[in-house]
Amino acid sequence: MVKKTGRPAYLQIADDLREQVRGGSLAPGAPLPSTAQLAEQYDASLSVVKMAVGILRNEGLLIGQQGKGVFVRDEESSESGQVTAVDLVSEVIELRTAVRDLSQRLARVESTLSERSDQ
Amino acid sequence: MVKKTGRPAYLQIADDLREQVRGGSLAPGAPLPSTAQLAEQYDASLSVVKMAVGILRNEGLLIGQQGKGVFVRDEESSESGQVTAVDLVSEVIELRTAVRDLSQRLARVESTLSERSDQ
DNA sequence: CAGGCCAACTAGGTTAACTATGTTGGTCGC
DNA sequence: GCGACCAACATAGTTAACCTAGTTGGCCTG
Repeated sequence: MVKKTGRPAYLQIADDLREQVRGGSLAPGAPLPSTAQLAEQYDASLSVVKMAVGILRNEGLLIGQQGKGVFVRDEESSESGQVTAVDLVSEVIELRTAVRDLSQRLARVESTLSERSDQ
Repeated sequence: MVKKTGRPAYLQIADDLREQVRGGSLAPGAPLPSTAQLAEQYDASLSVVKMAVGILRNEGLLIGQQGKGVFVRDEESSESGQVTAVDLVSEVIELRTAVRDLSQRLARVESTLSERSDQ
């Protein structure tokens, strides 16, 4: 693999994996080959594979579970590939709510902890 | 820099830079300090700074020009008419990371609580 | 002075090695 | 059989080193 186009290898691999996910070749929830296996498949070093996976992980397309493997994200919201502004706005609203909720829970639990610790 | 939260350094730096851009501390078109200078500022290695910049470059927030420097994306340089795509994406990413961070802290603290309760 | 050359910067890509941490499966002792 | 332990494998993060390539400015030569 890794054609001799100017495109860096880690982007080529990321593109290829993204294509496989979008094309259904890698089904949602399915595990990817291990980093070492991917490195051998693409005839690339471990580092570039890790970078490629890191990008897709950052994009939310893949989910890495330490000690187990890397899996295609299971949700169905990733189908279009093109994210619309409406999707983003709604996600922002959802996330803001989630942040507020988590902050409140955290504050409550942490205060409980400090009370116990103070005694 | 690089607080001792569980959050990896390259994400902390990426968050910080993203915040500076969104907050206007780094104006559009303005150059970032060089990789070496950033590494010194954050007391981090060159590698993590490069990773952080790479993420923001991938997000479209920063534009790297080989031999010159890294610049905050200029509104006019990607005139698609819609101002907000990158802004929304950055905010979504910020919020997502915030949610993840809060969830981890919450889980850790709650497990501590339950341990104490069990005994 | 003009032009070219070169050294010193810059970002970007690649690789290798090391650590940390989580999961899993097998083996060994009881 | 069961539990503890351990080795092998997994992702994840960090660091260091090396290479490419573009830019800039100064110096030196003609």
